[in-house]
Amino acid sequence: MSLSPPRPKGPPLNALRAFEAAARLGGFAAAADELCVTPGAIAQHIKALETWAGAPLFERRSQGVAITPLAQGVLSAFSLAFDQLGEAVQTLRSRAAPRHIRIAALPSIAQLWLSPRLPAARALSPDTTISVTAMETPPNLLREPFDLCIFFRDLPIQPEELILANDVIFPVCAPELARRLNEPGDLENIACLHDSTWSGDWKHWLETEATHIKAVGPVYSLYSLALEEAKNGAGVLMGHSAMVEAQLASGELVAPFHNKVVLQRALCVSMTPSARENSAVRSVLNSLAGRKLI
Amino acid sequence: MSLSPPRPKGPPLNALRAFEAAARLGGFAAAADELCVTPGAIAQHIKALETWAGAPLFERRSQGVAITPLAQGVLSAFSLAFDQLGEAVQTLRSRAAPRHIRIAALPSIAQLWLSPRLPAARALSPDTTISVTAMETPPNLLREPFDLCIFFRDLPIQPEELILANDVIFPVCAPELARRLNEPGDLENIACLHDSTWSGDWKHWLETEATHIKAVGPVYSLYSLALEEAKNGAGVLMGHSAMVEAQLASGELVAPFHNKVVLQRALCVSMTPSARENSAVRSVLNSLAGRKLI
DNA sequence: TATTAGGCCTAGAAAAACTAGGCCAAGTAC
DNA sequence: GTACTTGGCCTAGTTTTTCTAGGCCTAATA
Repeated sequence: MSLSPPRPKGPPLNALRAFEAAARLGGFAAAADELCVTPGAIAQHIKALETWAGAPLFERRSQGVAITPLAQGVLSAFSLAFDQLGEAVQTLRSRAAPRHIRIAALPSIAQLWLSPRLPAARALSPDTTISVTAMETPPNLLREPFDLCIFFRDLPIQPEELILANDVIFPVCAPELARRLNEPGDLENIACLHDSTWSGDWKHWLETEATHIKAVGPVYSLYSLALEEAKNGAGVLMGHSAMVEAQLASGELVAPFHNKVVLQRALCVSMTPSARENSAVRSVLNSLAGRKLI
Repeated sequence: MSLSPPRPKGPPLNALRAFEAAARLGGFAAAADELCVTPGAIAQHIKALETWAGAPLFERRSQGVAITPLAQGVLSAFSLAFDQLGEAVQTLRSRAAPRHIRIAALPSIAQLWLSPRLPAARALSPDTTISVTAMETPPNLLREPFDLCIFFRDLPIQPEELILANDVIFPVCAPELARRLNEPGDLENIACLHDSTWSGDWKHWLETEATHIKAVGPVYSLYSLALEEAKNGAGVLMGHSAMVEAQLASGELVAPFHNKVVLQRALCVSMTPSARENSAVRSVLNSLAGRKLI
């Protein structure tokens, strides 16, 4: 007969966000990763929400959690709501500070492709601030505060994405090392520098050659580090056209072979709907692309 | 050139909720009221959001705040997002605990109309828990955790509302007092009990009479209190059919005059979409209504 | 048989949110 | 004109929430 309990409260918003992430990604650890907190924090949010609702949302199994039908049934509604909320936040941010453009990019792209192009873009619109954040995986633009995100995408690309450049690979190395390389078979006893993100590059390129040799050599977690090593003559790097163009132009690196392989992948930019309507974003993007993209 | 700042964070969700409420209601005080916090808390949330966005959202004026065009422009997107979030929460709650039904009602309705009907509803489904929360203004069912809300509504009602009873008013009093009342003119020297919520009732009823007398008497902030006084013979109360029927049936109160006025208003129930698909809610509602309502 | 992956729990630390209470300006009532 | 009311601001301090750390457990994998 509980008459007039103070006034029942809704669940904490942060717990809802944690639930949505955990349910969508299928685990607390993944959700923790997305929200930049520890898994324990997610577990506590979920427990709070389960207590509030009075029913379990996940079945705890030893190697992870399994989502209950109840939680599965409401997940899409939550995802939709948070997407809309995120979009509203993005719109607010981009209208409040239209001259502050935030770009998310792969670390190697940020350093090797973006960085050389930024001075020109800044010179074009001096009152615009451009921030660059490096990250391994593309952010969800509906949820995270970026205007542009520049990553490699497998073809075919999504309709909202724009191609900046195709991904073309070919070996590159320091000029003095190149003198010792006349044909791919000469790679046999040379260090072939690998990047951990694109570990299949060498295999892929060699398959287009008549040779059966294998590329062996050190693995780097950062492409820019491998590139630095290549400049120092430490070995031959599999170059991505977008990221070695500056070094080829300056002569720090050369391409010892003619064979260039075009991958089914491209350097792409995607943006939020609110960024698309921001003229500062458009002019920066066109400057980066070197042509009228939008 | 800020390369790789840790990772820009989105704004706090609670600040967004405070902003949405303040923008929608046009003031910090009103938002504070809705969210059950002090205005200072709202002010702090708004300031945090303004700092995050880098632009003012409200123009502070001495007698309140004026919303900026920027904030006005994004308000509807936020309202929509929070409505959807609330709806998802409601769905979760009602599916997680389908046997726990929460009803919001006007205090007088809760005590005088609902309370007498609850035992029968409970007897019908013994495994169902029914909670009742009394409040002055109808809650937004998309945002607050109730399945049913029972309030008086002006006609014409909204399509999602159902009429439980028309609102019919007529004077009522204790039987011994009624012996001294033969015609409305006899009210001249009798205390006419007023309820602060429906202060116009007496005037309205008297206008339908040929008499020109005025009803004077004490004002009560709770209808049930006025009703108690009437039962004790303290005066004549303007009865609302839905709320005095039990007392009329038991003989504690009688209606001294024949004239009954049907107001352009009805006792209505509204429910969330998720409540509508809950069979426990439907059976309780039909039991309360005394007929098959849905 | 180790190791790892993924969760749980608890205690304590850190951060966020809220309240209280004093101040101020502009209407409004007397 | 003078006092009162309304609505917001600010600051300090408290309360609540949120997060982390670190230990424990289980099952799958090497």
